[in-house]
Amino acid sequence: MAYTYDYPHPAVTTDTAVFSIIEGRLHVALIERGAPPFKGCWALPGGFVGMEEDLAEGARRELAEEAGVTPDQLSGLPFFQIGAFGAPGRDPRERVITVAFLTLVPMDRVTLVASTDAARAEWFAYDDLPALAFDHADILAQARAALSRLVSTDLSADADAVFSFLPEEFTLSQAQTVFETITGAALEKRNFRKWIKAHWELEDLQKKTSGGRHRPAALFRLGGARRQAG
Amino acid sequence: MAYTYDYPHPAVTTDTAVFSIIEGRLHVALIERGAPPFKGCWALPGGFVGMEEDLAEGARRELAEEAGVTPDQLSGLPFFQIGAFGAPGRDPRERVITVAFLTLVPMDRVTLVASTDAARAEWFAYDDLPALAFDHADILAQARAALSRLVSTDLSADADAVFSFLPEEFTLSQAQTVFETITGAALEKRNFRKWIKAHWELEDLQKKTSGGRHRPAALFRLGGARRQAG
DNA sequence: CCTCAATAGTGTAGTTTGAACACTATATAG
DNA sequence: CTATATAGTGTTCAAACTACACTATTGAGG
Repeated sequence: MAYTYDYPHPAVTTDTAVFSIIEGRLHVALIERGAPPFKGCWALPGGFVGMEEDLAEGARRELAEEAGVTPDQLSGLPFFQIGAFGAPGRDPRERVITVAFLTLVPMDRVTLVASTDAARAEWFAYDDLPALAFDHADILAQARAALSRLVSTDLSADADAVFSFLPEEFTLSQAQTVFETITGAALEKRNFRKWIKAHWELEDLQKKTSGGRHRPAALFRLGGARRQAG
Repeated sequence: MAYTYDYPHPAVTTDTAVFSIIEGRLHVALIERGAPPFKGCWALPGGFVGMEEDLAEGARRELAEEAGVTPDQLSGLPFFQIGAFGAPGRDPRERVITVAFLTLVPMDRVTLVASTDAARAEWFAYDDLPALAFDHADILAQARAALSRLVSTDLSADADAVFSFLPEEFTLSQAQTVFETITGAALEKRNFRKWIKAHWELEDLQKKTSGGRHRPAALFRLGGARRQAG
């Protein structure tokens, strides 16, 4: 089957940077390409946009197809567009313009499963990445920057999104790890606790962790509304 | 001449929101469409991306072609990508994905000239816009939000860009107008002067305006490096 | 030349926000 | 019972932001 146009059309793909925090380090989901170009190389999960689907929809579909991250696992999680990348020559096959997305998944919930087109799917520590296919190193760097921007000194309207790294019920220490990992800076415990309680409404679940060889920690849940920026 | 592909390909366009500040009000450059669809409707200047040109390059070419804003006039001015817009059905002809850009031009320098495909090209006050073609109202709203974000309480790395609204030599009152127009909030004069001098290095040109029926104002130029965020 | 109108220019005090800093508490393992 | 590992808690100082009112200089017009 062939598709014919009066003018040349570029191909359009999506690619998604799926971030998580594993053992206190920022990780990204990558797939090993099972087909040329860049066969055997690691890449962001993504693929061609369907003609009837929205860009974000296509990105989610590809996540399921290539990395086994189902729409179910993504439901309720933030999904941001990073931007379009369209330098001529970024794909050796033909002109391909890709629209990149960013998502944040909880530290404890998502397992990757390779499938269509992907030989493997794995989590990589962000500061220990393999060589990436296409211009994905570029895209990933911009995704990382967008992640940082979410929690830069004045909080963006989307700052709540970073709580997606946490399980539904979390301790303040876990929350601190998330903010430290994203900003890359160590935070002072007492200041952090004051600050997070000033900016978010945290519901004290009146429960404690258990099992650790140490004092149990109080569990919280992100409450109704973010308090305010500033 | 026809172009044939194994898979259907969407068309890709660019659209640019060109902002300026005219008589203390934020304005946008729009063109009146001279051809269907949406003939006679106002729209952001833009058009199809060439197969060998980068996205931003294509956007600038279209600005020249449709609105008479030459690469020359744009040189040195910021040019930011807002994002890709690709809802199926946003263009009645075929699937069209557009990549939107944002630029800021000086209050005193750019005249619009309609040409290719555009019946007219004009500046419109942002808060007095006509109905727009396609999803351009949407795109424009996101461009406006990006403009605000440039100068939100903690300054983005790109905050210098707002000086592009000013002539090379400007008074502090003009600068205040720019920041007030972007944020939509009235600023207190003494505080603003302290603040801008704390965040930017302004070179005092040791010159004064003249001709006004009032005290002359000192002229400044944006100095070398931005001081720092915070 | 005097007055008016219009914009330029300047400093201080109060409040809020962010940064630095050290010790006590409680669970488990051995 | 002891050792170890993490949880939890307040105060003080510095910096940044807010509010606030008067004098200065020019051109126009009478």
